Amino acid sequence: MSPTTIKVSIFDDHLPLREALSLLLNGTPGYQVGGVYGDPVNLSEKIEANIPDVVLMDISMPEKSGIEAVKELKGLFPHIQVLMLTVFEDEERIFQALCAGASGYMLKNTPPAQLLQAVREVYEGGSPMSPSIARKVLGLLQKFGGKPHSDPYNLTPRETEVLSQLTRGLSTKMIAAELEISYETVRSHLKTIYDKLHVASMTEAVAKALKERLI
Amino acid sequence: MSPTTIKVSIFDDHLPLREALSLLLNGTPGYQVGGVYGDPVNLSEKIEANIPDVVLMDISMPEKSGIEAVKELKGLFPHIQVLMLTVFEDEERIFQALCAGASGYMLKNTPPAQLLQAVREVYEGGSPMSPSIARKVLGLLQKFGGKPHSDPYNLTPRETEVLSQLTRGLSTKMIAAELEISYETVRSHLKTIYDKLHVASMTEAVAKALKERLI
DNA sequence: TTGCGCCTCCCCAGAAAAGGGGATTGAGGA
DNA sequence: TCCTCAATCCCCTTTTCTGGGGAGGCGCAA
Repeated sequence: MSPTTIKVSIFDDHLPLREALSLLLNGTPGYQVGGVYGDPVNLSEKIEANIPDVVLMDISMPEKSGIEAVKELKGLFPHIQVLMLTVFEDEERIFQALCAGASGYMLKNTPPAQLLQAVREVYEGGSPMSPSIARKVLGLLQKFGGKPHSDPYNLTPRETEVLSQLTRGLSTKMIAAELEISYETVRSHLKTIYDKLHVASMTEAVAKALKERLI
Repeated sequence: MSPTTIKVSIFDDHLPLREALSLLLNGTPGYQVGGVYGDPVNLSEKIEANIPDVVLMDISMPEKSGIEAVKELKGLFPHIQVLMLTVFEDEERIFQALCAGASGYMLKNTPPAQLLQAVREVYEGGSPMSPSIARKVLGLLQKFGGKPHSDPYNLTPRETEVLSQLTRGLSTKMIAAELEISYETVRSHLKTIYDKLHVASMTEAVAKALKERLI
């Protein structure tokens, strides 16, 4: 296949880097530099003046952070793919940047060839990330999806089960039917659950259980 | 640098693929095949008999799913890196596999060279993913960290507010006090909330709201 | 003007949940 | 053996929710 030419705009406050990237992209078949900017002020005008396929975005820039810029950009031009290109590799910023709508995250020490590859990948719908970034993203994912908090309230197996039915939205009566025990037994379990969780109603128990991932 | 030789074990129920992978790995300098297995039964024994650096793990296998296997494996040998190698690309399985402890996720249609590269990357602490997988992982991350689901139920501002107090575990009376409106007004809002969410109780409303990130 | 949606408040009857008891099994440990 | 604890079930009273109504005010748009 003959690859389409990808038009890339650059936002970075570091002039030498901007120039190096421009040279690299313009010097490589299949890539073409659109706009090159030192900050994301008046972002919409800059983008509209020269609409790119892919934006390379730094995080630390004067006036406005790259993360804010991504949010704005994706709000206005959802089809433009954003590839973060920064030195930061702390979970917090990675998370924010990706949630803001970036589709890739590369570190600035990435070799040119891989950077070009990453630009193409993000253009083609992939999500290139530097290896260490990818590992951190997995870490974040595991943190969110991670296992239920291991019982900081000493719930018995049965109580846990009742609580879990509660979080499905079932009423006392329905839980009784579901677990094939009597209504009064469910009530009994509920009482001790309330004690242990320090709550006083189904609503509160469900809220606490879901917020603290007890189930 | 001269790359270390990486010892790779393979779990996949598809014989031709096992053989192809073995040939590929053993035929490439820097890679060496450890154990090759058709299923993860007696996993600990298999691993102990021949401890690998990296495990290639299929998901659909007889007897036991690859996801279960990863969980067990990472529990027993946390230092062994697992690279999923499967045909599945649904969010659910990707999520489960990665949460189970896999450090990479490649599709089976990946070209050999990239597969080798992925094995090395996972061995070196990266988290290689096929482009489409990476994009889905980002989607998952955004879903978790992302903003509240933008009102698929057409809740009015006031209703949203009531719902949000509900998810804090407050009772009708408490919400009335909190919002400084009458008890009956809160009830009124609750009724329309129930209608819109298709639920019939506070418990259910809280469960739905928290699970679908409506607040 | 006439609707319409949103927010506000009210009443009533029946259902469900909460709070307070108490009681019986069976398993497992002291 | 005795004791504890999880799990099961029961009763009674009070409080809270639910479901069915209705109704007035306000802002906005047709």
